Amino acid sequence: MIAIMKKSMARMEKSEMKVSREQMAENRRRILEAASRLFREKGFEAVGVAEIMKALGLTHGGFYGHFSSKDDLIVQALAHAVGERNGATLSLPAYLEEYLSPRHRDNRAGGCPISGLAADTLRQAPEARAAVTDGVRVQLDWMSEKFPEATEADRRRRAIGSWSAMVGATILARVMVDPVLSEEILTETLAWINDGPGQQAPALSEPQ
Amino acid sequence: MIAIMKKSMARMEKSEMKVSREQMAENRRRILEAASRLFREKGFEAVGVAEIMKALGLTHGGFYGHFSSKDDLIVQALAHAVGERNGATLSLPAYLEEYLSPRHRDNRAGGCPISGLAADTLRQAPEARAAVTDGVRVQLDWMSEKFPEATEADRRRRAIGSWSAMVGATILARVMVDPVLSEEILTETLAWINDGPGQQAPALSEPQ
DNA sequence: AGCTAAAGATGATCGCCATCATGAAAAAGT
DNA sequence: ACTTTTTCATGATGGCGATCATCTTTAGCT
Repeated sequence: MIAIMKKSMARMEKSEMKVSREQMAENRRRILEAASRLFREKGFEAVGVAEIMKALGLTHGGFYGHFSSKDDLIVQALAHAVGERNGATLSLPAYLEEYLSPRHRDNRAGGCPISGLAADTLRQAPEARAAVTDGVRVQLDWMSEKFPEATEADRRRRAIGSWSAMVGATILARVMVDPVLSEEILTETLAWINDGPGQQAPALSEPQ
Repeated sequence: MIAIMKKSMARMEKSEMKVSREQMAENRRRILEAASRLFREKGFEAVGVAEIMKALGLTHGGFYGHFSSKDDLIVQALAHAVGERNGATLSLPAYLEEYLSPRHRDNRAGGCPISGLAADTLRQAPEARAAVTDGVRVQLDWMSEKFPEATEADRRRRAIGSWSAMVGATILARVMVDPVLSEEILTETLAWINDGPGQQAPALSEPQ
């Protein structure tokens, strides 16, 4: 077994790195990408396997060569989307502002998969919920590091309260039919997070 | 048996106004009630018309005598659930504590329809989103009255931030597979809303 | 008491969708 | 070059669910 692998590896080196294997991995990645976007946009139930494949110019038949079921795809797509950690490169203040912006509110397909899919994931398999759980854990750890409070407990509390508010505000702002109320929810939640519930939290300022 | 029924019918002729009409109105109400609970529990898509009717001991056929379509039912059920204003009788501190409790987290079918259905309502008809919008408006007005801040703007900001955090924390706590993290989200969000980071915010205390 | 209309039951219909069976074509391995 | 896999396409299959047509019963009226 190992010998065989070594042989094929050796052969790969000189020949031109198999086309179809890479194509297949690439296709799998593109399925995950398309599925992740479509799920965020329309929800798990409203998106069919055929629609996802069509988004890549493929047909529904090949799907089960990549995933054992739609539920399997849901788990993988969630893990993929959650694992991307899109905001980790920004400073915390910039991240908060971007997250609670109309731009992010209106960008369901490309936005945060947690605010976009957490509620839908409730009724999915435990593996799917586990993917979201991991994402939340990572998110909270990251945010906890960035807040300025002195003690770890205070930072974590602020991270949890702020993150809950970010997720809730995004969901609420998206569902509002009144654009004024929608924007108010975003801007006031941002201010509330930055200033603290009682206006005494250390304000966050953009690092120069 | 029949004779008895007829006699009692005859008696209510003038006053009681048709028994079956009342039955029908009562059945309609029960459909809304059952639908609202089932939707909160499983989501709009996962609940069929037949399942709702079966929950009342009826069959699917009679449904379209009450509602013109499932979408119509969704709108009516949302308006019905949102209109009930379940927490308005509690003090704000008691309401916050109840809302962010494991009890409420685990009571999807009977819990707050906004945290339970807001995300699902995103992809529903504008009338459905309007029902949720109204519910949020009423909720924010109610909470804004109850916070102790001096200015209306400060109270409203705190209401919006807190409500966003309540909705987000409930959704997140429900999806977590790790019960420790789930409870931590609830208790820390509650603490953050009440006390802020350094316990310097005007604390909410239960009125005696 | 008899007539009419409506509520609910029964039983299609129709479309959508996940999943599978099979086949063709091209790549990987010998 | 030949054989074996593997990837994707085509075309079922089967189930589920919304909606509708029809029938039965009974309330509501005269």
